[in-house]
Amino acid sequence: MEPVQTEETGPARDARDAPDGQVLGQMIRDARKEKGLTLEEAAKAAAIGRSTLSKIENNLTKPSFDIIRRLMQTLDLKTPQLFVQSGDGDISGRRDYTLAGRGEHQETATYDHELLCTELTSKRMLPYISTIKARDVSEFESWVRHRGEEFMFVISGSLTLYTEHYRPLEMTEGDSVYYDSGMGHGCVSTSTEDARVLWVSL
Amino acid sequence: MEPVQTEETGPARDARDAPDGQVLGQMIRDARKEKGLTLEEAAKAAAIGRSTLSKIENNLTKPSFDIIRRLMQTLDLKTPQLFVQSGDGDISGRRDYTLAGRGEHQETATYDHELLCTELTSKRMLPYISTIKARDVSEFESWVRHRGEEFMFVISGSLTLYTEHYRPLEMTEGDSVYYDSGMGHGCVSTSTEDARVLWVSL
DNA sequence: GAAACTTTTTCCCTATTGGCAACAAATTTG
DNA sequence: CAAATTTGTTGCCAATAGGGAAAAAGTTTC
Repeated sequence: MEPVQTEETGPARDARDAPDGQVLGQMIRDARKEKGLTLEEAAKAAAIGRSTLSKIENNLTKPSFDIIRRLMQTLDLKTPQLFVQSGDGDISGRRDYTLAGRGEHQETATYDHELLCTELTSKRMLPYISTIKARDVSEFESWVRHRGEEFMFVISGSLTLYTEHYRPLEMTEGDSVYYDSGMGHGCVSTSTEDARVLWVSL
Repeated sequence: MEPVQTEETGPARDARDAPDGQVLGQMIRDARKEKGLTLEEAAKAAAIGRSTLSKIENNLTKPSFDIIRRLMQTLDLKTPQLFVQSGDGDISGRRDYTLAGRGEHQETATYDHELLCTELTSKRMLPYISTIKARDVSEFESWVRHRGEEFMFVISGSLTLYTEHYRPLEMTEGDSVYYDSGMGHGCVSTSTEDARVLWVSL
């Protein structure tokens, strides 16, 4: 029996996927309201004109990147959602799960990766469980390096995390680390069993 | 003895923090080059004018948000770095770790959250380990809901994940799920011990 | 329910964007 | 090394963003 990976998408949601960020205004307004600010206050904080903000919220203008950036700071807007284009196969209203051990395996010389929740292709974070086969740094040809951020949680065993610019970090079950994955990095098991970690990269 | 949470930042990196996105042009140009595209190709792909792109890359214009968004898609630009204001404490070249059980606790009626890697304030993903105290859906006043995406991994115990639009999902140790956290959601332990899960939200 | 005040929207006007096309620079080809 | 082709930059101009101020809409107060 095949495991059901993804269930049907939820029904009739707001469905305001809206063409080309026509929702942007709404989002900004929501964010402002949530912070309990008036147009004037928010505008002043972001150092823009009252009217400008009004027009943006009502989608009467296509704001400059500069303005948006200022607003993001002021309103603590999370960057990503602003860029969600029209129904771009986004994950809105969706869910995908993977049962233990049923992920998509992908093996390298030093790692054995099990990709999780692979049905949801448009997700932004990439979660996977890895078994660290490497036992010595020398097994790595070079640093693993890819623009972005990465979070790692040790599920079992113990290991040493090597990262560029830093001294090696010893980790065991339950420990976690967050780092700029643009820095070179690599793991080596130090327990008798190969260590297993959960990685989420972005 | 206090655990060292964050080590010193790596040395002398590029250090082009640059005031108010004067680097934006450079970043875009880099991204384009990296994809091996000419101005023409990139511009066409993003449906903007050749010249416009040129001017943007040379910082001769303050592009509109709309234009930037199109470029981001075309060039696979990662959102965050564009918004990094001058030295805003971004994570480039940084690392932060938390030992098992040493996270920052934050308790609610139904959960007991332990925030991880809290020294790195500007990170984009939010990782935390939660103990699910709730034993029945009725304990939730309403759906938990926050714009974004969320990944959950069951560390121990078993639970039922309730999500809006879907039928409840039974999960045990090692299972994982990824969902749009804009959908209402909530967990309830079903094992004798309170279930423990790792959440990463964005 | 009118007056006083707050909050938001609408005009108006100048500064600037963004696209087209001509130009310059760089690269390839014969 | 000139011609041909491609890639990047600059003028030009219509379209429009963004700020100030006035008008309108929404609240509160008496």
